[in-house]
Amino acid sequence: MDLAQLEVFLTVARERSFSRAAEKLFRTQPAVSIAIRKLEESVGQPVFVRGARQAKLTDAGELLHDYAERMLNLRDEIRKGMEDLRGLRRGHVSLGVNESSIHALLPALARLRQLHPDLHIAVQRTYSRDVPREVLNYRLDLGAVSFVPQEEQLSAVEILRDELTFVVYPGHPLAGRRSVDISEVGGEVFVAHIVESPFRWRVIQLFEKHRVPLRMEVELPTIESIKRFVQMGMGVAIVPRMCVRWEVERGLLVEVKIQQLKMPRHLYLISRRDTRLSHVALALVRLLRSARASPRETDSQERNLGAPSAGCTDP
Amino acid sequence: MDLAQLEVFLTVARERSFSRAAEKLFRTQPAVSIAIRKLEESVGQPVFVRGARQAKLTDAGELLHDYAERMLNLRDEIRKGMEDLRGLRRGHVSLGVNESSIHALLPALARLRQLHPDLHIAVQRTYSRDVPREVLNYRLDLGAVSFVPQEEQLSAVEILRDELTFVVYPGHPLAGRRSVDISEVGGEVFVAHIVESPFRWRVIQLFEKHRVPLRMEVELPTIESIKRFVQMGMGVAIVPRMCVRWEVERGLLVEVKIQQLKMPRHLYLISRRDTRLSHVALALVRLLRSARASPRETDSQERNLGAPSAGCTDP
DNA sequence: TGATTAGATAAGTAAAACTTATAGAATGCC
DNA sequence: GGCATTCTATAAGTTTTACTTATCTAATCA
Repeated sequence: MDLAQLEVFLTVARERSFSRAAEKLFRTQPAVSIAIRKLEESVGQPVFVRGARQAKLTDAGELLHDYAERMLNLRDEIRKGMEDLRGLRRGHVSLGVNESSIHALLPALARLRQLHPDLHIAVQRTYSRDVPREVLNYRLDLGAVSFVPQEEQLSAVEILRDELTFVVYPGHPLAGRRSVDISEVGGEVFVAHIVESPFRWRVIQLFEKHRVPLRMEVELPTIESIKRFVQMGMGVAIVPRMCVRWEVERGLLVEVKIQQLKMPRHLYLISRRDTRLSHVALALVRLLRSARASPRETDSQERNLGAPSAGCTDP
Repeated sequence: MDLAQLEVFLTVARERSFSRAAEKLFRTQPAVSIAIRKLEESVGQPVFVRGARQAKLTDAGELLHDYAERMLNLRDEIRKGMEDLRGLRRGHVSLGVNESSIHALLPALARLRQLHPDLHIAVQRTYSRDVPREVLNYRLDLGAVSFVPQEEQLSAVEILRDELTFVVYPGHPLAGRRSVDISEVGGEVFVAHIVESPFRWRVIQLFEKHRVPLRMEVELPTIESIKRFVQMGMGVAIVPRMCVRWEVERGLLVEVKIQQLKMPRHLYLISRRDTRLSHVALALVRLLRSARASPRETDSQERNLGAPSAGCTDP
């Protein structure tokens, strides 16, 4: 039994004639006769009564008819489903990000949903260090992290250029300055992230290199709480710029350039090399990379998404 | 896309390897590779990611996987269904009979259900003259009538030998006699069936031939009512024997032989010549014909079925 | 009865599916 | 790091299958 035979079968059943079915199928009549004979051999009994005037279904034929229609409908559904996948009208992508990066990805995610409302997008909050493992384990299609993972089964593409920046509260003595020397912040109380991270380490090294004291007297668990603490005038902080952009634009925090602080902290999108990305994942990658190319648009959309303090919690 | 390809596809998906799938399928590895390639061509996109260690489904592959399983399940259901048809565990038959014949068929119908409880049996009460048309119109698979229809597209086989018989009420003067001459019933009031039928006509001719008056002063619409009227002592009647057997056995009516009355009224099973009978119909025909061969068994079963007066209403 | 129509059968051809043999890429082992 | 191993792809040849044309048989219809 195969689908071609079933198609011939249904045509004969509809036309009630082998010859007419042959015409409809653009075949010759013997081709139809043989196809039906094979089908009958495979089901073990005749499916048509070859009458002189017309062919009629036997009871086995009636049974087969129902099933044949269902099977061919399934085939059509497959075709439709594949079309949907290609046309991004169906599909799924899972993305792991840490909280400080969610914010930066929201515009692209929103755009993806705008363009293709039927897609299923699952964004999962994951600690940065766990993202590569989750992607390798096939639990995530994609991951966004601020480092290039060592695992060589993973590929990484840069999707966002960011850097660490120095922020103070609006009433701070340095708030009016556009740029300061690193030595000028030696007396400040730094509100730091309690989580171990390469960036924290590099900041410490930078201050040591310039022999400037770094008073990390407050350590908080989320970037959100660090920002609040700084806003309350309890200290200053060095944080990813994308995490404070909203506050800076509204004057809730003031960004001051430290001349010696040049610490890029880019965002990379990682995925398995061995697994072809799904259509949806590919579309998301394209959007993220194009968003990187046009940061202005990203900004404007980002503002439209409300809740500016979402994310920015852990590295 | 065809079912063989889907089978290969599912095996590869299960084994996560082309080579292992080839083993399971008793094919060579290139055969599997090519089958999958054809399948991918037909769905328009890859269904597997050929990893170095194992093959994994793409998103299109995941979609296809669901459908492939459903399609192959349908194929298995077809096979099962065909087996059921052959084994009479599934099927349907429709049978048209007039009310006076239902009774005679009940034993065979009961036996069919005993042997094959899953079959669907639809017995339809139909006027005798309409039965051939209904069978020709494919509204009935089989019909039971007391004549051989003229339509040459119909075939008829005898399933029951019966004859007309003369009955009186127990207190009737002739009730004690086993056999009488036709001239002796000339004075009786006959309760007749009001429906025109060949048998009624032949009875009238019989009496005319022997120059015996036939006083048909009461005409009733059903054999059931005729029997009651005779029981009430309001007259005598000539009816099919099978319609009064139950009453005669219990002494509610008395059968008296009229020496000149030899009027066989057999029951025939009719069906279309051009349509192969379904498995169920064939089984029923076999049962009915074998019941005819062993009337004793038919009798005993018939008694077990209760409701003796069911049927026996119109010719 | 002859013409017509429907399906089966036979023979030949084109296409497909499968085989063996071989090549190329990636992994794992020493 | 190189070599053996494993996995899939490709090529070439063979068998099998499906289709075509041509012919035959049975049944209907005028």
